[in-house]
Amino acid sequence: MPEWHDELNDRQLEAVTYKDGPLLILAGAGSGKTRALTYRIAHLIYERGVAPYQILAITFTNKAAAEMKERVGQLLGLDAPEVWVSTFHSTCARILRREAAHVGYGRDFAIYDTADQRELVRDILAELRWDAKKFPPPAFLAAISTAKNELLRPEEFARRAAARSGDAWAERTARVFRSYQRQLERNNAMDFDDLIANVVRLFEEHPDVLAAYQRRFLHVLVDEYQDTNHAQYRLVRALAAAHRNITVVGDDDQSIYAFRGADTRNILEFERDYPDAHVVKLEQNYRSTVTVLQAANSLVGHNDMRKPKELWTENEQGEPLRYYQATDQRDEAAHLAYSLAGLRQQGEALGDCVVLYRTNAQSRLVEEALTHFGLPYQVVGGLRFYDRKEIKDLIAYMRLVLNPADAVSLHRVINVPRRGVGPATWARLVQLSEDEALPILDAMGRMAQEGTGLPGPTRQALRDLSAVIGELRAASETARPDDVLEALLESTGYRRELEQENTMEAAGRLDNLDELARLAGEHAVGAEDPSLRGFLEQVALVSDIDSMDDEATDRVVLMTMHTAKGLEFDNVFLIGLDETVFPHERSFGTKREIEEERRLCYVALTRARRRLFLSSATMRIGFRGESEPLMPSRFLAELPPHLVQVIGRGGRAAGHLGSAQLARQMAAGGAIGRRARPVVSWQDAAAAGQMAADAVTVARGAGAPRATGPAAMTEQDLPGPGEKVRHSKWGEGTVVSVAKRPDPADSEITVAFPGLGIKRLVAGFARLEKLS
DNA sequence: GTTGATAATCTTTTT
DNA sequence: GATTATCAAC
Repeated sequence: MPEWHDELNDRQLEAVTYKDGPLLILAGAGSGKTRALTYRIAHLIYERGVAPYQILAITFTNKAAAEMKERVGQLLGLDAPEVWVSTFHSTCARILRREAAHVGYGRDFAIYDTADQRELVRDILAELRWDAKKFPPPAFLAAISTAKNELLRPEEFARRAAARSGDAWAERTARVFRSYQRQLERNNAMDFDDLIANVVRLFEEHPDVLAAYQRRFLHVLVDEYQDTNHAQYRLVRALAAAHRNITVVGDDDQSIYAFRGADTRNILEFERDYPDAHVVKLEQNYRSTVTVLQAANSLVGHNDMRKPKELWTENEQGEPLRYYQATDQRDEAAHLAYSLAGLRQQGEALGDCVVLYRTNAQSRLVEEALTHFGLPYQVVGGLRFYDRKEIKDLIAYMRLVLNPADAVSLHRVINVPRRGVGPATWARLVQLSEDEALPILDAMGRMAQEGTGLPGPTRQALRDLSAVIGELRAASETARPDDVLEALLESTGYRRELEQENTMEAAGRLDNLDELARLAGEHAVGAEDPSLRGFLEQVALVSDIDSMDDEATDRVVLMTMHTAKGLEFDNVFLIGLDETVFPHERSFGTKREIEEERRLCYVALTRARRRLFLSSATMRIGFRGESEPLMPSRFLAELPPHLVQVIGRGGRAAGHLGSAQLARQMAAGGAIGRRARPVVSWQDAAAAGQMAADAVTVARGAGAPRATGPAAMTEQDLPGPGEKVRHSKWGEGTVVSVAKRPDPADSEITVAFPGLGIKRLVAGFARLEKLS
């Protein structure tokens, strides 16, 4: 036995070394489930003589895939073991390209993301003259996605809808579904659901193809099995049907993707599907302190629809959870910043701290607070790099080079930069493409050639565009993605337009495009499929977490609780524990949804190795300046009260959550420790927060706290309107206005930098140098 | 027909 | 507080 068997406990060893056949690993949070899977792969190769390329491992994210592959390599002493480790979507995309002939799609099909899907549905609604407000595209897309997960085609869906006559909504959906699918096919494009569904169909309709993959993959392993949907379930079932060497790992308490079709029955009924399945439960937690684990167990125990299990640990008791009830969300963010500063004072690395929230929008105030108090951070998710306008534009151009039928992409860029192409010209183009059954790009070529009724400049611009893409297309099979990108940037005039704009915003976009070029170049030399095709596929299927760099840069990480799945940190800050925020008001409808929110909370709590900081606010300030009251989240009441220390506004411990007095105070909606008062500026927040940070630090005897805030200033240090100043990064500029604050360091100075634009700066941070 | 500017309208979670 | 619908001018 290789020495790494010593690193496993008995249960883990049982899972890792189990003989062939169906195996279910039910594992709690922090019990090392991905680790068990990784070691099992290594074991299969090392001990059982399975060839690496005969193993298929499916993970939840590309990042997890990369890590697992690397780890298997380390265990075996190999650089790049040929194990196929990949996500469902990447796996399916690869299979579909390989088997394109059987699927009825060109192998250069595009992969449409949510935005592309919405675009298609919007067009369909416009054509049907249905009001997009009364019938929002996302509602149709959700219904279509559900249907696709059940492997329903539009015709079958329509038949069922018609059978239930009177269901007007289903009939409408059926119409949209049919047009939507027809458009996708016309555009030679698939959405995320098609990637899976088309492989399932391929396997079910071509037994010979399936048999070839069954022979190829002697072992199939799936991580995060509780988050698979029905189509994925059928895919796995088909692949494993012949040899039944299937290993799945999951935890029903961590199922948080039901909203996109994940079905926990897949894991709960595994033993029904495979009566000879061997089941291994991993219940020892290696990650968290006793306190963290007790809190999480107590919370998730309030769910009815679950398999009871109780995690335990040999780790130390640890510190109590800390809960701060802020007056409003600004106060909450400020307190968070000061707690972080306090932790840093104690010698904790910011890189070991994470801030988790329910919705991406909540990151904004946190970012403002962290910036204001000078704490470095990294946001994961939200606006993905690939979601930025300029990036999407260039991706659209690149997609067109590969796939001339991609109408969504052409529509996006046909008038960027301006070519004098508006809605009327576009409508004619679509008409021509449909009448002549031409790919949209060819239709454009013909229209520019014949040019009937087009304004001269428009016609010339379209002709140029057509030539540019045509040339690149001719070379697309062998060209490097970074070269294609560079050629497009130049010859479409995209770069020139941005350069001429000469604003800071345009400069930022150019930077982003440079970054895209860097990524494309990296892909060209390092990737398995270095082609343009491979690059675009990668771009469509990476998630934001995949690109999170875990280099030892010392900064706080901000992300949603969903994104945090599978990760762990020493210190976890959970903000926004308010009813309607978390649990989110949109989940109030059914018990099922509330239980999913509770599982999400469970996932969030169990990310923590050592400390948990919770906070909520008593009111929220809407954007019209109106304040609405908030109630503390029900999840707070579901934690063992004696484990939760309540921190007052002055930073002192006010007692435990269970004390009757605190409970009354909270029920009355009052912030604890001091009378509730809205915090309108970071100045106010700083005053309250500083006290909190002092108290935390003093309580731990860690010496005097040092504010990470702005440099001290007097009113005389402030420049006046019209004065010239120098900024370390942006150079010389002229002061437009100064908004004074009680502390001059907090004042906001608006400065115009010639050629760069107008920038608002906080006096204490910007360290502006007066020139006059 | 196209462009630029103003007005209205929301805000879950994601491969 | 950012994206999208609508409208008036070019």
